[in-house]
Amino acid sequence: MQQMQHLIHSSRTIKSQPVARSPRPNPPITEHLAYLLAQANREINRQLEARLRDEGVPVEQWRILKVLSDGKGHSMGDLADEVLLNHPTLTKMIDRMVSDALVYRVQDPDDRRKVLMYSSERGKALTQRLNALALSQEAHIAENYGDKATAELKRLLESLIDAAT
Amino acid sequence: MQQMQHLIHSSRTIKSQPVARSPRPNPPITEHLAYLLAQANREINRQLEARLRDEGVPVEQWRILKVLSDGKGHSMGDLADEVLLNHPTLTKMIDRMVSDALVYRVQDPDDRRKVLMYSSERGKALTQRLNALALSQEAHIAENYGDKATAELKRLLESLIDAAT
DNA sequence: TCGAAAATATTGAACTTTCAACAATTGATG
DNA sequence: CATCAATTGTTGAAAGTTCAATATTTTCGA
Repeated sequence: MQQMQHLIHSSRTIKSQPVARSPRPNPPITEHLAYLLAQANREINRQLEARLRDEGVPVEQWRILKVLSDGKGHSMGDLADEVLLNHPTLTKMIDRMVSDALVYRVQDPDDRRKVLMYSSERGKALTQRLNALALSQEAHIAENYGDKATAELKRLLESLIDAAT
Repeated sequence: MQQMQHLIHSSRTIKSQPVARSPRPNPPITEHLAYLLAQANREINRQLEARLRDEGVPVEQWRILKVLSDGKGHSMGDLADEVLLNHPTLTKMIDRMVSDALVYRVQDPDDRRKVLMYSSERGKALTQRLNALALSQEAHIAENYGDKATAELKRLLESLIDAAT
C-alpha cells in the first residue's frame, strides 16, 4: 500500500500555523478545533481507506466487522452508535454486507423489536485480514509521529469525547 | 442552541477505555487512532452543526465563507483543499451558494482554466454571524474541557497533520 | 388489562457525494 | 512552433446518505 500514499497527498493542503494561546477576535479557520479534527480525521481516514482497498472494503464495514468480532449479537441501534453511523445508513450498509454473506440478522428472542447482528464465518475470516491492515497503519503512524505523541493524542481525544458526549 | 444539545447526545455512545501503552495483538476498536478521530470529529461537528442551524448553513459552507473572507480570489482547486472537499462536491456546493447569492465566480484573467471564487456582501455579512456562532462553540469546549487540554490537543493535531500530509 | 406512548428497525423519496469522462486551457518538448 | 501531456473545472450517472413516515413490539399508567 505504501505506493498509494502519493495518490492521497495533495500539495495544496493547508499546513497549519502555530496555535494562539488566548481567544482571538477572528482566528483563521486552521485554529478552530472543529477544523483541525476534520482535517486530521480526513487524512488518517484516507490512509486507512487506501490500506483496506486491498480487500475492497470501506472503513465503515471494517468497523462493523470489528465490533461484531466479539461474537455477541449487537442490536442495530447499539451497532449504529458503536460504528458511528445513523440508523438508516447502517440498515442499508448491513443489507449490502448480508448480500456479501459477511454478516447475518437474527431476531432478538427477548425483544422482538430488535434485530441482532452477527458476523458470519466468512466475515470473521475477512476481519482478521482487515485487522492486520489496520494495525499496520497504526504502526506506520506511531513510527512517523512518535509513540509518545500518539499515546498522548489518544488520551486527549478520549477525554474530549467524554467531555463532549 | 444550548437546548438542542440533548438531541445530539446518544446514551448508547461508546465511552472510551484507557489507552494501552504497547502495541497489542488485537486491540478493541476504541484504541485505534482512526476510530478516536472519527468519533471526536463526529461529536464536535454535530455540536457545531447544531449551532450553525440558527442560520441554516451547513458546516462546509461556513468553511467556504470563512476561507473566502480574506477577500482574495481562491481557485476551485485551492478552495477544495482548504475546505476539505473534493472537486465535484465543491463545484455543486458552490452552485448552491451562488444561487443563494453568497459567493460568485470570476474567470482568472491570468489562467483561463481557473475560476476564482469571491464572497459577496451578503456572504460577508453572513460570515460574521457564523463566526460568532463558531467562536461560541470554541468557548464552550474550552470551558468544559479546559484551556490547557484544548491547546495541547490542537498542537498535537497540527503535528499529526504535518506528519501525515 | 387496556390503550396510549415509547422504542426499535426499515422504507421510499429527496438530496448529496463520488466516479469516470469530458472540455477547455496552458505547459513542455522535440 | 506544433503537438502532446498536464492542469483545471464541470457534468451526468451511479451510489450513498438523510429525513420523515411507517410498522411492529414493548412498556407503563389509569
